[in-house]
Amino acid sequence: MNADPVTLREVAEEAGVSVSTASRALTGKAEQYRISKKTERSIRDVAERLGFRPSHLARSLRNQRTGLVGVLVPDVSNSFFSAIAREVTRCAREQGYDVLLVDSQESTACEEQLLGHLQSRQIEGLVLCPVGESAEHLQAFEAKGIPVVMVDRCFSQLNLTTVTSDHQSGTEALMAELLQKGHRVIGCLQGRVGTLPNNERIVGYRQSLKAWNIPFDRSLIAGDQFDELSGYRAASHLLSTHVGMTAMFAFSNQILLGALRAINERKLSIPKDISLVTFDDPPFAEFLAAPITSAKQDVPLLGKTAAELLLRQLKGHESPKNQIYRIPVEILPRKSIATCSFH
Amino acid sequence: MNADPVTLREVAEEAGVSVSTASRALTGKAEQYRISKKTERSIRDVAERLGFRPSHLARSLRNQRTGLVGVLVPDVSNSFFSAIAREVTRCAREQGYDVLLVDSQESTACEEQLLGHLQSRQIEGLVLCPVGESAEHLQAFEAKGIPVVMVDRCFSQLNLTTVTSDHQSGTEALMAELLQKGHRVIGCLQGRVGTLPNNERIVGYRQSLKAWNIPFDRSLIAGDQFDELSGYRAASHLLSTHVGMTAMFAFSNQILLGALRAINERKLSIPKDISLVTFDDPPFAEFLAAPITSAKQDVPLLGKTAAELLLRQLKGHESPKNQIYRIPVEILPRKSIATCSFH
DNA sequence: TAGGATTGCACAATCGTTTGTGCATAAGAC
DNA sequence: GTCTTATGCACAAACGATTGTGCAATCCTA
Repeated sequence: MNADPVTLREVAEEAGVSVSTASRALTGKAEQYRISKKTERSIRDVAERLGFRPSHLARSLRNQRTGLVGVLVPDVSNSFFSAIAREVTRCAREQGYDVLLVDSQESTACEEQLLGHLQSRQIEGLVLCPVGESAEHLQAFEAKGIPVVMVDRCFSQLNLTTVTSDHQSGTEALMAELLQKGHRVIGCLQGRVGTLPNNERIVGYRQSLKAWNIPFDRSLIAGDQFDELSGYRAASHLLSTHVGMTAMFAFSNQILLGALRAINERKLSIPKDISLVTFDDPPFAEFLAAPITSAKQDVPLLGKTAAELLLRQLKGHESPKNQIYRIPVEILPRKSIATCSFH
Repeated sequence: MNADPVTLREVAEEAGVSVSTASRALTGKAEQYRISKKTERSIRDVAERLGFRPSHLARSLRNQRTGLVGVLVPDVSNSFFSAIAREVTRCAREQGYDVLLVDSQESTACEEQLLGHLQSRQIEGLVLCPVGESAEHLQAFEAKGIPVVMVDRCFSQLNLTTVTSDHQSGTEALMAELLQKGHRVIGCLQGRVGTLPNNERIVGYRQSLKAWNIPFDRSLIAGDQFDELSGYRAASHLLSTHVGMTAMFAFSNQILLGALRAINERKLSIPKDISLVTFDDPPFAEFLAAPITSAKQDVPLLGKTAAELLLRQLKGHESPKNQIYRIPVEILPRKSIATCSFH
């Protein structure tokens, strides 16, 4: 029943050889150390028969290689991050790495603590989706010399490889859809303030307005988190304070849900009463009462790119630091934008 | 830059004591081993100053306790499983465990391989959402004496603690909604055949029909996976072959998406042309063109229960084996069922 | 058949911790 | 002042693997 794991020593004893010989036979170093074919065979047989599984622990300790990479995200249950985690996990496994997945629960304090944990588990590399508030603890982590690739909410001032979507042009393209249909008063349901994606989207928003000679109205921006509650509050707020507003722009799929809730509550209809577009393309977007026009991030590609960059670094390829990889965003026009005739 | 991690020995040397003393001072065993307050203080100070982090590896090797639990799911990017993973991770961390999350990609072969991996990483316990096809490899794993809690697609024949929703009564309750509104020809978009949730839902489906004296028509059941593609195909198939069908029952949120796609393609409207209900309550359910009546599984509770059961076993509380915990399902009536007057 | 090269393996150190035990020195008892 | 007890710490053996080196036995060569 509670069979203690078989150790190399037991295999060696059973095969009548020393531990070192057994080790070399089983790790494919028979040739190099001139273990006879016969001995090797016999050792392999015994190992098989006893169900020997080398202890990753001992091996890691000795080799100073854990074969672990960390993936740290603000919320695993958010499909955006879980999709990233999935891709990274897949790529990492292909190269023989296992993944330690942790969740900072959108808390910088928690993030900091977890970084410590990952470090003491001796992860060899990290794919990090930071909470995005502050970067000092990341700076410290980076200094340890563990390869890190940041995804999504990155910090340009950090000397790290980062992968993120092309937020600004995505936003501008989406804004163009609205502006071309005559919308002039567009509410912005933003996410966590100060994060790079949010910053760049705000820049895109303002640029778009500028290009159309529309004055920027700061009070049209609301919200402070990428989650549903923030979206709900922001949308509710804008809907009550800005009667002239004809469209809203949600900065994430969670925010979108909140906005939908707020709109629903007021018995407004999309796009007749209010137009709505969103960054992130949720799988249900096209089945909504009004299929939502959206800017789709290529999330799997974000994950895959990050994983590949990390794995290259792990293989020793000195990848250029401080480089930021931009993944293009695709606009999916649907039916959530009304043609707006005033002005 | 590439600062090698500080070891206990360096701390000890710097503090002018032996490694053993340093170890005891830092692990709170000063009292027990009569280390003077002064020495302890000084060791702690040095450790702090050097930024000492004990190697989890070495510690695990020595203590035969890795502090790792595994979480194995068929697809992390599916919100159902990621929500479970999140809960388990949260609970585990609270008790000082880290989580190794792996994804079997809905493949039994992959699942088997991963179980081996987890084992060689010496996980202390496992929350397992099996693919659900076969159980032999799980049997073997169980025999190692590592506590395992199964979630969702469990096997009743295994001698393991398991947690799953109350599929049958959930189904019956949802069927009642349809039957009461006069539906008699109800298509069933099932998931992976042979899995416990699928089996039990089919049983619920048949029981409901029986209770209303409606003959069971096997050809009204279609589909073979819990994913969107299967849902799409199944729905398309049923819609073309059963013109008299007035309602469909999707067995998962992914299947629902597929069904919606099929219905959309045919320009049918819900519930006028076809009624639709679903197991699992996706967050967008109420914002769909026709808000979907659904049976909501309490996914966080599934995860939490599993985690707690596992953690109890890890603490040595002999929890009753072969016990199955049922989490009740909540019916959320919305607007996707038409009142059906024929028959 | 002696000498050197080659073959085939064992010994022992090592990775960074934890922990049982032993050995000084200091303190207390008489 | 001796004997005992308590105090404060160091030594060394684990945990389970990997790997540099050493040492027999066999082989080849002349």
